Amino acid sequence: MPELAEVEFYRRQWRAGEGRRVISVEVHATKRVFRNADASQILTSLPGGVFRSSVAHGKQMLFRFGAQCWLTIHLGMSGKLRVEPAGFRPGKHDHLALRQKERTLVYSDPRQFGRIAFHRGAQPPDWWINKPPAPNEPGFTLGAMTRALNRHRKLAIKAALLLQNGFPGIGNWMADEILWQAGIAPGRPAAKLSAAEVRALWQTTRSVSRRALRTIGKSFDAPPRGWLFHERWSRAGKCPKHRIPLRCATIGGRTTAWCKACQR
DNA sequence: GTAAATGTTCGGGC
DNA sequence: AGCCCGAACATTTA
Repeated sequence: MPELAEVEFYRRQWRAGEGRRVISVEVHATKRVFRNADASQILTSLPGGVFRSSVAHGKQMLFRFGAQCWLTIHLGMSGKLRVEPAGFRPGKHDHLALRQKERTLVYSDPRQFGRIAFHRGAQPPDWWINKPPAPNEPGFTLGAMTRALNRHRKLAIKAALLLQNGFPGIGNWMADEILWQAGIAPGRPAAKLSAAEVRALWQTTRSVSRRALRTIGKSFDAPPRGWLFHERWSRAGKCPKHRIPLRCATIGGRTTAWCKACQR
């Protein structure tokens, strides 16, 4: 489920526990979400430390504990963060539970495409420090967008927008929304866009990202009326502008919806 | 019962 | 070598 704004929303759920000590930790250590982590290291390192701070970047989240401990969490397709009362009993899909005196911070993920990693050090892991700019950040310039597209010249523009190295946080619904609002057909090779189209795509990528963060990211409110978002999930979806049925095909390995009249 | 799901990674083919 | 596509991962829901 989670893209840029949903990830930010879930990060905020755990903020209820910031500044408070972690008393104990429970994990489903053999589950796939720990494939990049040593679960026993989490079990021995986090208890006793204060949950200090958190930040999201694209689809990744970083959490700081104690003096030198960090968790990075990716929510995959079905991951969520939520808060439960103290004494909560983790369910089948609640793979990580951080117990505090007042509450339990829970990570759940039925499909287990998400992942958790542990890092010890004064600084976050190198890959976090060196991450490329996300579309909601100042570093996401027209030049950065152009370079990202030029690295994948033959790839359908829809597939290019899904690459996290170039567009951290963009996922399937955001890519469809951006292409629809920018008036660009999803199957066009990335290198075939004109300079004016790349500029329009850049501006739309930024505005959709910022608007989604202000609605979904803050409170999980629906994005603005008139967005493709409200139509693209159902097989009978219609273009919000033309009220004609949306086209539907697999592009970049993902279900893609677009309007033949809007997008060229 | 079958298909599809807001994501990433890997292996094979060109 | 590099790029691109499809399969795989695990589970629920329509």
